[in-house]
Amino acid sequence: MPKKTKQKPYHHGDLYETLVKAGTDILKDDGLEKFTLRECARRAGVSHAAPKNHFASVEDLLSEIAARGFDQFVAELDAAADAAPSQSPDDRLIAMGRAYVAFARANPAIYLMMFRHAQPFDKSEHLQKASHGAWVQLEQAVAAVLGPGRPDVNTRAAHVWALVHGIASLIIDRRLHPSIDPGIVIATSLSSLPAAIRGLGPQ
Amino acid sequence: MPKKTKQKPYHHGDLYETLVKAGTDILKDDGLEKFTLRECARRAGVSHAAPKNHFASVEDLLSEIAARGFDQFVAELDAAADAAPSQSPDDRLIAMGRAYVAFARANPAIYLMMFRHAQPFDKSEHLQKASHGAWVQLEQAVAAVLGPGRPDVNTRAAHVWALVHGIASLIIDRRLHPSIDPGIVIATSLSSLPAAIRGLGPQ
DNA sequence: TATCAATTTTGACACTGTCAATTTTTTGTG
DNA sequence: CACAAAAAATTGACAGTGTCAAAATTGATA
Repeated sequence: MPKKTKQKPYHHGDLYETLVKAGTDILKDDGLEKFTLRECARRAGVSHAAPKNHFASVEDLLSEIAARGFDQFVAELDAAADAAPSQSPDDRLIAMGRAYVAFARANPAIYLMMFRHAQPFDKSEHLQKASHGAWVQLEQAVAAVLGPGRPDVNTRAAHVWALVHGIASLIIDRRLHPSIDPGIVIATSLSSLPAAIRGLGPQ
Repeated sequence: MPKKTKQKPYHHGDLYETLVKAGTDILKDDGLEKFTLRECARRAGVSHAAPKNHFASVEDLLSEIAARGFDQFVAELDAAADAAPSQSPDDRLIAMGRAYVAFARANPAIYLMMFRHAQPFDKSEHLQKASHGAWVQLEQAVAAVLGPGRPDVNTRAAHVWALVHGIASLIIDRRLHPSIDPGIVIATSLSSLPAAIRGLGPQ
């Protein structure tokens, strides 16, 4: 019986994947401030310069982690929309908004990489495609809420994005006063969103 | 005639103020990634360890810069509200929202320090007071829009904050597709805001 | 003037990302 | 199988960072 389903082509085996996993673990467990290329190498059991063969720079590793974050993010939002009780466009959008903030709260450091880190997006094709997929997903949900014949889908989608991005950012950066319940802010802000982007009344 | 209105009590004179100014200049001219305690010292013309006497750590200097950012921020939002044409609560709030995003776009690195940087807020009293003042300013503007007898002012204020914070963040982090005009997103999103937080119709 | 405290400098330490040179291992081919 | 070529990993170095301790310098004060 083979020891591993994945063959070990070279010395370490899957150093690329191991580094991605190590970096993801650091971000999840200790946050961005503890993220270090040398620490990733340490956890992978290789020398400090070994990552150079797989990632030209620390930003490249972070880009790959962010790209995978987007893949998971899109899947979770899709699942949340499909799990919405009423399946109306409004409720699907609200469910996605809830899932958006939930993802950010569950993975704050990775969310930071995905949506706020200053990085050259042109470099990683994976990151470019994955983030574009998230935008398309949002635009479709917003288009469904607005109905046909609306030329301002992208502007309204940006509005929706800004609101959930703002809520998520304030929460994970601990900027809201402790007396404010994040859950209530999320619920009330999201409930007013479909009407707000339609430019009509609440119901 | 005295050479300086401000007396020079010790060797350098006003190293505290000089460091704050140097740090602010770096943030404005080159961004956070170029901000370094040693570079601040260099610009102030002192040795690399001299700042230690005035700021226990690099975070302390950043906190003071953020606090002064809040002071200017509050003043600009007040001025914008007072300069609004109609002076209705709705228009005052919208004017403040516009000024909020404008401040972030004009001072992205300082905005980052004020609203997103992970720092121990308990340390600097100046920062604590200044940021609290900004929150009070927002709550009052939102209370005026909601009218009397609304117990949910703080939740709605958080809603407003999240929207403008989200817009500002997406813009300064260059997350919006180039085809989207930030000005239109700002205008349309803000115009729907008063009605959205009232939970009533648009007008 | 002499002492003392505040301020600054100097030098060091551990840490980081990145690079060049070297060594080790795997692959491919004659 | 042998052996060259390529890939991967190690070693060692460099410049840079924040922070700290010890020493030196300067202003105030008595």
